[in-house]
Amino acid sequence: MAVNVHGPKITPRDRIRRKPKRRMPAAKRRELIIDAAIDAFAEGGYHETSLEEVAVRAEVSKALIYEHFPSKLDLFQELLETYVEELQNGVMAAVMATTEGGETRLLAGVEGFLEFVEDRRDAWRMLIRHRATDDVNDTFEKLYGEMAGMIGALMAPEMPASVLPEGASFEDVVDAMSRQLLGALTAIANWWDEHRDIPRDQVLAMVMEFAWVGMERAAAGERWKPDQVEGH
Amino acid sequence: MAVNVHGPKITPRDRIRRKPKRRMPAAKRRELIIDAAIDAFAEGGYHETSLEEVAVRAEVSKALIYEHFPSKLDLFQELLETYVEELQNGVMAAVMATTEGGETRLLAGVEGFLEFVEDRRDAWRMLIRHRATDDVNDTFEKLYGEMAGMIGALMAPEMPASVLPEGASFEDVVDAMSRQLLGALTAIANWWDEHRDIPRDQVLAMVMEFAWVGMERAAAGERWKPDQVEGH
DNA sequence: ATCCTAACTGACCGGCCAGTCAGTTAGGAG
DNA sequence: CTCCTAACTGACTGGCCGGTCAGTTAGGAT
Repeated sequence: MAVNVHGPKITPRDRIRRKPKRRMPAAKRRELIIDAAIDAFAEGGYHETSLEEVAVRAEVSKALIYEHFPSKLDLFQELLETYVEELQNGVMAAVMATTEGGETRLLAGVEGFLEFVEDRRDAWRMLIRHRATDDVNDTFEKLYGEMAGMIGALMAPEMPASVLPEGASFEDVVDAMSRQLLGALTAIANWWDEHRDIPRDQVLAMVMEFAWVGMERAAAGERWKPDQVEGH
Repeated sequence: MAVNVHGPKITPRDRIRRKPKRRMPAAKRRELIIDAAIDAFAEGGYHETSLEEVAVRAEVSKALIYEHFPSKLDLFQELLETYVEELQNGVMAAVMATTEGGETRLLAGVEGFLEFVEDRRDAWRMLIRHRATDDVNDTFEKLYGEMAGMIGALMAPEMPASVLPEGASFEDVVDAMSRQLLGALTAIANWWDEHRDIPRDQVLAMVMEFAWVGMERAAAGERWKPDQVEGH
């Protein structure tokens, strides 16, 4: 702002001394930009975060970003896809590591999910804070759909036909149930994000109490017993 | 566009005939603008919907909107607050109409919630599709907080201290549980919005099955019995 | 030493959109 | 009929931001 406006002159030498901007191989710079972008988007969301903002955080000119990414949307999508994949892989791995039947595997999946939320809080924020943003929305809808699908696939074999309310298809019921679980999961993850002091096991216990035990039995004083779980 | 550019002249008379724009008392016009705004925002969200878009839908010039509302944000907030209030009142009324104890009242609340979603689909979309929009976010956070508070207040007395996992406060548990319920509720409401053919009772049954019965018992084939509820 | 490429930048453009303003006109009061 | 106000509009502005471009320079290869 008030720099070099009739103040003591700044010679080219000074500028050079002032800007020891080190050049970097493209790959490294790319990483730095990505890191800055995750930060920025996690904090403000896609639309509310300008590329200039990302550029400043990366300590780089906006134009340079375009050397690495064709557009703002592409940059964002790349981040998204990276983390969506990571989340899915994490959950999948947790599920697959369990040799037991459906319910226990589902539980393992929930744990995997919570682990991601715990380890990648920035990514988690970037992922959920910005559902419903036109261009980007498709990616989210896809993520939600796939997650719900995974959950549903795990639930379906456990679900006896007797659960069927007349008039609804089996698929609908499975779908609705898995979305509810996903919704509850998302909600508690967001809540957890504001209560970081609470350990993961505790959160897991709350999920189990809510979703597994059910409110009716919970009200009756029954609890989920962590020791019924293997693998951890 | 291609009007009156060397084509057959349009006399002032024609313009008048073409635009039988009837003037209206301010209050009536205001209503129309509000209706148009709900439509527009429900479809596209706050940021993605321009005031011009709203103006077009209301068949009115953008400038006129400023005669009724000081800013775009104010217009949106007014809608929000109106519907937030309506939703809260609806749920509250349903809860209060039940003379019985906690669990049944909570159930009534869920029904009230679903009723709002069913009757005011536009409003519902406007409400949930646009969490996480900087300026507007506060209002949502408030809504969520208040809803969770209501649910929590209903749940708390039903919740035996024995449910407490060691290390977490009672408030935390109630809070986490109510947020999960709210999350599940939101999720199924969104799902329902894409499956309108399914009757409300059915959706209610699914919520009860998930949240009340719990997955463990559901997997064992137990079902929630609608007849255990009074008041419809 | 010099050159050549790839890293990097500042300055600019054009489109979009909230918000403004200088008016025009409908239609009721007198 | 004639005013006068409130309803209403088109045309404009200024700021923001994604995207571009014409360069500048670091630093490795020869």
